[in-house]
Amino acid sequence: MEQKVDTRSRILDIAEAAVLEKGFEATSIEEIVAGADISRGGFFYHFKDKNALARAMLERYIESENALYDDLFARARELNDDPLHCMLIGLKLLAEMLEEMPTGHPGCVIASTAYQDRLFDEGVRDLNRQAILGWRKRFRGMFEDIAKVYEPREPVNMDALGDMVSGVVEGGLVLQRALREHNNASEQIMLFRTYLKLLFAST
Amino acid sequence: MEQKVDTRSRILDIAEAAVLEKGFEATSIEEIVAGADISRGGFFYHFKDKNALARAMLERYIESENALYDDLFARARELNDDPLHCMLIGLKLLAEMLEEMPTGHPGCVIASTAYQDRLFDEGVRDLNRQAILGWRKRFRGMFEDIAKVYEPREPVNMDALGDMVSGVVEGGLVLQRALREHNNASEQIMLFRTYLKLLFAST
DNA sequence: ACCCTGACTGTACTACGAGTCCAGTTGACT
DNA sequence: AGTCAACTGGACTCGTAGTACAGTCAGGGT
Repeated sequence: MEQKVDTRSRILDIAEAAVLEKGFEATSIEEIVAGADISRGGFFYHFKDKNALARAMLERYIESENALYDDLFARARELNDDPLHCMLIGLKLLAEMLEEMPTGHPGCVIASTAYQDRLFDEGVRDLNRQAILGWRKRFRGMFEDIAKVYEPREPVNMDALGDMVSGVVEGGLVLQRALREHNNASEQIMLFRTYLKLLFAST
Repeated sequence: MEQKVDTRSRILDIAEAAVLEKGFEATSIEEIVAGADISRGGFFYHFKDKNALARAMLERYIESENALYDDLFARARELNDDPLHCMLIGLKLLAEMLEEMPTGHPGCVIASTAYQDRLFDEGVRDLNRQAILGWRKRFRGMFEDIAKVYEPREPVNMDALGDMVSGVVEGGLVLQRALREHNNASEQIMLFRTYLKLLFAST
């Protein structure tokens, strides 16, 4: 069998899908091993316990999310050199991407872990923290570049504004999940985009 | 003993504190009964199962949250009749309230349940949905009143703008929880307030 | 050809929490 | 004295996490 190529990744794929659908605690090892077609022993060979699984999932998720942001804003940059317009285009692309996801979206693992954090060890919690701090830094940098060109019409805390990107996405996903609607997150992003247009308006 | 006054409320108090601290699934009935100083049998006398507990908790939480909003914006109204300024004052009060909560804040139960929703039955999920829809209606109404007086400088979807209040609060609480900082939610609200100032600016 | 190792399988076991059942107690009210 | 609500306490089933360990099996190095 050539599907053995990477059992570990297969476990992570299945676990991620299940966790995003119903939460970490509600996902049993039993169903993961059934889905991955391996034995319980096989699972514990790869992951010491459920915490190790959570850590691996988070690492993978954060990495892919960062790669996605890199790609998104790189594409935006190609379309327009101006930092403000680059940001506005990037957010539009992000909103479109969220909308195109038919199943709603892999509701952010970050929020999911944040609200069940007692289940996890310090390593997992710290990963979570570092990811958000990374996004803060990324977006704060972009906003500072914008502010060099366009004077903000109201004073804003740049760290908080950076956090607002993550916050709006997370919040939108919570709404989407709870309401069972499908485009709340993208609508929230577009609203935030309007905010930036007003805040850094040149006139 | 006169503490027997209401065992049911005592259970709810203890459960709510525990659930907000570490999540629903991570809170065992064992620790709830230990905290409330009753027997396991006593717990199941009041609540058919954990789902019934969740529903009761959500009902109580939503009711108190609505009362809080009522009170907050009523006070704001007393200070200023203008719908925009009333909203701005209300948000400031909300931000201050969130900041004053020493333990961080009862991180919104809504998000918590949204991300573990497979643990709950349809009744619980629907309660959650109705609560958010209620807030959407409340804030949309307020924004429509504002728009009657102040023409928005950019076109916005009023439902989405209404949702943004809930979204920004939820998102801020997620950040706060994950980062272990204490004022992200209030900062996010203040940033949203600046948004409204720009959006409905009279000049 | 031989051995070793990594990637498992399979089984058996402990521990714990949810939920069920039920028999019995206790205090208040009638 | 009898009734009822609000419990207590214990015994039981079931599902899941996690441990332990013995055995299988395919490939790669020697």
